[in-house]
Amino acid sequence: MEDQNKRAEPTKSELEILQVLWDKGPSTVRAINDELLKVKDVNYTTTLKLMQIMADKGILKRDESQMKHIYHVAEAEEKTKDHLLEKFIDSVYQGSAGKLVMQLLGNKKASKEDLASIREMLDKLDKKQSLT
Amino acid sequence: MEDQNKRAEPTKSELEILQVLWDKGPSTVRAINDELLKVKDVNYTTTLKLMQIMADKGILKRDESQMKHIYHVAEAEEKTKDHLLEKFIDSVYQGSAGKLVMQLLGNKKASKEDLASIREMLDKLDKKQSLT
DNA sequence: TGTTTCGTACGAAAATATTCCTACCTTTGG
DNA sequence: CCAAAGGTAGGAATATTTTCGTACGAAACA
Repeated sequence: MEDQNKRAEPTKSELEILQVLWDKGPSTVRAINDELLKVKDVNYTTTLKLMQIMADKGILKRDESQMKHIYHVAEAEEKTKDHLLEKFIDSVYQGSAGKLVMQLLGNKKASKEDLASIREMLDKLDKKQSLT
Repeated sequence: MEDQNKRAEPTKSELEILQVLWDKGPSTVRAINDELLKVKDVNYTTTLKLMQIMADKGILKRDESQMKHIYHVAEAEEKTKDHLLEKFIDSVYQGSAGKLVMQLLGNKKASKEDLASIREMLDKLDKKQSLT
């Protein structure tokens, strides 16, 4: 076990594993590796090692009561993504979330459906705001 | 000079240098390093090396006609950020820009001003849309 | 029961990214 | 002209991340 003080930043490969866990829920190393194999070429022990490291960092927890250990994420998906997003905004948009959205809307990354749901969300926020 | 085929992903430290160049425009290594020193402790030759690597990767260009080489970014700031944003969305939000914005609006990252300008932007986009 | 299959643990190799030492050249100022 | 200051180049030491070989125990099954 390691330093639990400062938040553990997942690396690129670790993030790939997180994605699978977010999608599939608690899983064995085998299950995760099978998923990864659909997209990339990766050795089983590589995935095992990574997940052990992640458990060590505190990013994952695991149930060792059975031989096939079951891993699950240590914190909520939203919370982790929120943190990643914040770091990204800091490093690319100098901390301005607005700048990011401007960039996004300025290009063709956002679909028509995206735009609609964003507007909906804005309305919802405004309504909540006006109640206070 | 190196492989110009695949786009060169800036690393974390490289991004810090890009930020300064975006902010200050074409600069010498000395100028960049002075800026970086305001935020972190870094040796001049470290910055020099990084910028040489970046030039090698094609991220930066430089004018060597003078002894003090002047470096500038090779592609537009928007374009680079757009690319970084796309990669980020792919790796964290499975390619869905909408999900990202939802997450952003769902938390307190976006200021009231941000919200206002986002709505403005949406309106502008809608207007453009209706013209077609 | 023996052997094959599947699992974890551990260490180390390989690939990247970061940092800085050293050498050597040019400019500047006394 | 000489020394000090400031530049670039290049290689090497570090740190970090990614990958996998090997060992060894447990389970499955012929």
